Amino acid sequence: MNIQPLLDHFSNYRALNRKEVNDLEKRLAERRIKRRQFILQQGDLCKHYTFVVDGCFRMYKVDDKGNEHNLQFAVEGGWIADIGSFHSEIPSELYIEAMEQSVILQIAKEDLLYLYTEHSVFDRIFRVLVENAFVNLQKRVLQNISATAEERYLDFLKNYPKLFNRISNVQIASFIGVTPEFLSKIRREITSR
Amino acid sequence: MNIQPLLDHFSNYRALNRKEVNDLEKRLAERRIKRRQFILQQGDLCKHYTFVVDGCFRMYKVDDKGNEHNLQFAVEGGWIADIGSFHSEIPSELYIEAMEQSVILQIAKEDLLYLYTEHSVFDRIFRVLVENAFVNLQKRVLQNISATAEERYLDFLKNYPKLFNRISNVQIASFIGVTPEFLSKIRREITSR
DNA sequence: GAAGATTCTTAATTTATCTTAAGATTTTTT
DNA sequence: AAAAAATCTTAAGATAAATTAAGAATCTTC
Repeated sequence: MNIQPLLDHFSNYRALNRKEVNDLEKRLAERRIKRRQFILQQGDLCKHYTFVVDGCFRMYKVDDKGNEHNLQFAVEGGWIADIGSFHSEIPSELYIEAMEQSVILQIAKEDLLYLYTEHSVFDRIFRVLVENAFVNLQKRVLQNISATAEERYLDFLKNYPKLFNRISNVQIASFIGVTPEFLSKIRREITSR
Repeated sequence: MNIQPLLDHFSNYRALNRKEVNDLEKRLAERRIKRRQFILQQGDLCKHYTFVVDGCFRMYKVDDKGNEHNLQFAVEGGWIADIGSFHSEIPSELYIEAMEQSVILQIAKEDLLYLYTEHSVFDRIFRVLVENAFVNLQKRVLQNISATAEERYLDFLKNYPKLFNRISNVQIASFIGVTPEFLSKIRREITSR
């Protein structure tokens, strides 16, 4: 099990000492996930925080009509979890699906709570991580209530340079909140000028 | 200065001991804010986290066309700040305006950082606070990309029972991302069935 | 209590986006 | 390499939402 990518990630926020690294490593599980495999499905409890070492995931909801709506993507170096289900222990309404063959490191709830309590550095690191994620999500909300579909698409390309040529336009459309057909139209209009 | 509302708020997450309360109190400032007064304007640095003891605020952005878009409301018992500007020390693009005469408790960045470092309980409390805010914001994003304007309006009424009969429909329209005229049409249709 | 400002409603017109369906292209699986 | 599945494009018609404008209702201020 190679936890170096996660240690590198943490070191952007706060370096860990030997004991913290050791306690962390004992509580991590490495998994290899195939394309189209789920690590969370509607009705499940979300029991882990997942760090993506390699690969790509999407978290989405299926509405009453059966349409999928992408709430979040995660690529190497990112986290993915249904935090609400994780903490409240209520069944998730979300799916988390691998979009590529992936390698992840997972930490279970009781283990994370242990780390929080034993080493306050983890409270610190995760506070900052969630703050950053929150700020990014606020920008997305502002976009959603103020920008046109075309602006949201162009912004997606700018904000997700690792992703836009790696996933289908269907997935992008679902993320920015338009139909694939309309995204196709937007792309044609952008190209033709 | 009455900090009891803030202590009550914190006690939902973790009770503070005497030293923590004392250190906290020394670093809080109470302010009385008049209706329509700003505690943050575009171009300012956001230098404080603001806890609302009494009253009501909105945080919004003004787009290129001069239209306002409400990103967040905060009433008594809630927090409001431009966290991105606060941490990165970059000028804010947002305004925070009192919608009623209000009383707030503010804590400056250096004081909050001191508390984080001196008492890890504050890292813990704010981690949980931001996690909860993050989960709520995710729900809003899902709504924005999947629900109709009418559904978003009905959901607003459900989620903000303290607010909907206290602020104008213009503000609600700006929050859910429609024009006031269209919200008026939605309301008429809801009433007429 | 009157004047001014803000907010709400209504309706007509225009624009943005969705729906459906079909065919073309690309990717994945066999 | 062929077959199957997924993706992308196009277009027409339907629906959702924005815009504009005018008047009514409500709230604020003097």
